[in-house]
Amino acid sequence: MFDSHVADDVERGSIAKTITFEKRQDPRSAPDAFSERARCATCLMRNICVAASLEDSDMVRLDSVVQGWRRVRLGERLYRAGDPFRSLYAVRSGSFKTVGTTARGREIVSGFYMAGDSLGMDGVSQEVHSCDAIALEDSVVCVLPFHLLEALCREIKPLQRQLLKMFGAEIVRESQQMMLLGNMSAEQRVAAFLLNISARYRARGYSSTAFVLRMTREDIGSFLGVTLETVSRSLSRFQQEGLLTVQGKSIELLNLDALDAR
Amino acid sequence: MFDSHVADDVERGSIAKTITFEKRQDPRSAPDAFSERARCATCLMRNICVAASLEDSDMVRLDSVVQGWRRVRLGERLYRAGDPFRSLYAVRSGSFKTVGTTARGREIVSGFYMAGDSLGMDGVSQEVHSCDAIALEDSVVCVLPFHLLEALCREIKPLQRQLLKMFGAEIVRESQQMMLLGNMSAEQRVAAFLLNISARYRARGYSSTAFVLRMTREDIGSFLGVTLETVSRSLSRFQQEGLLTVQGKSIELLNLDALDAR
DNA sequence: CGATCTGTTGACACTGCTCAATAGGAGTGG
DNA sequence: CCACTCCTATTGAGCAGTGTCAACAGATCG
Repeated sequence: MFDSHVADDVERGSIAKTITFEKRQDPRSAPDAFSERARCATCLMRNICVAASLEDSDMVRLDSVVQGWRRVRLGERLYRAGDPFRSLYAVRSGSFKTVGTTARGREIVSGFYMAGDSLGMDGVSQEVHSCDAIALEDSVVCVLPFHLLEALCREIKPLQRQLLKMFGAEIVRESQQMMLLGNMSAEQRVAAFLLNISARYRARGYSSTAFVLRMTREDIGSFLGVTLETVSRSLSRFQQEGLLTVQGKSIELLNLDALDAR
Repeated sequence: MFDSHVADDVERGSIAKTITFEKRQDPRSAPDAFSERARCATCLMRNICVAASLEDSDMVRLDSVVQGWRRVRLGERLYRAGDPFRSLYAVRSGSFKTVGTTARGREIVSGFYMAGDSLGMDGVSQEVHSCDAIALEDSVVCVLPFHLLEALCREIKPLQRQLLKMFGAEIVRESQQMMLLGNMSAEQRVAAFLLNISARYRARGYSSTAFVLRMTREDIGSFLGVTLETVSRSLSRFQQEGLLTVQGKSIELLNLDALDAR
């Protein structure tokens, strides 16, 4: 939106000239040269990330695949639809939305991703990304060049299994979202969305009842297949009924069971 | 529905006792003992299946992973939600629908699969299938035990790539379906559905303008997130406008561009 | 401090769902 | 082979949940 087409991956740092050039072009979004190397073993998200279920020795080998981190600031894109696919990304901190574009040019939010989630799988089949990934706050991702990850998967069986499980989990997640979009009322969708976010925060050790929504009502509406007004109204109604309190982007869930019963 | 819980995979044929037992229980759905072995090299679907882009020598090795075929008759289930995940399946002939169940017990069609498509990826992440796969006509699938496929992927790089691409394609397919469900009118959904089927027939060398829909209006409606009446009405309206002719399950598309313009 | 973006709330219209009646087709059994 | 039944598809009428349009209030940011 406000940044032109910029450096897309840390791994291109191997070509020093390119990096320097792109840093001059737009310093804000050029890859930061983090002095530290990735260390999965000490990462808070290691249990839900690519590294999950790896032994220590294998985790060190995965470190060598993670070529570095990339900082993406609020509103910036990690990648765009049409960009050549080179890497998967693991969200270290912050959060993202993915935005697809319909044949008629309408933009639609297809997913939300928080720390520990993986991004970029949309690019594997066509070797080109099929959506934009936009940071919802200042964020940092690990960059995993796909050809290196593939190579390591041929050597480390648990890593191969974990990678396929990640893909499989994305498939299941999306088919559940399809069931939501196809069959639930607007209110049910909003309730299900809140419970989904809640569960994901819990899995990460954060409060599952009080959190801040990083995305706008319009993003939520787009994701849920309803208008932003309907999202707003649903939240207001839930508040009136004492199921939660809303204050802008801050949510506190007061009655998870009642939300679930919607 | 009408068959009890039965033998789920041909590979279990290695345990002769089990097979015999289950054949007695329900002969209709027990795995048939095909005398021929799978031969990807001569399969009509080899270009769009798991075998795509493999060299001849590698295809022979894939044959050894394909432990056999399984016949699934109209209405029978290839697998059920909750079944342990052991194999992926490649549709050799016929077609399937996958049906998920919501928390409230409502059944929803999450996909349609025809010859050359792969089934079962929903089971990878949890090692348990998350939906039912039901034959829409008498069908035959190749059974690919997942652990063997994984092992071969560690040896054959193009096969590894192809497997990941298949997973990636499923992810892209589903996110496109999400965009359809979230943002198109009922009529647009039906039009998009017909064009999707049309394109898939074309890719397989069949007529892209005249075909038979194997599924019911209710299946289509469930998949598209509308009622069966709405599907029926949309088809009637398209017919009135000369975009196609319908006669029960037989469809002839007369104006693809106009359908697309919906 | 104004400008812009985001969120809330109201009024109204319309798409698509529900309920219902009818007809066509496929399969089954006599 | 026909009659019967059940399943599937079509079509109509009325209603309700959501989208659309609009006005306004807060929040954020330079």
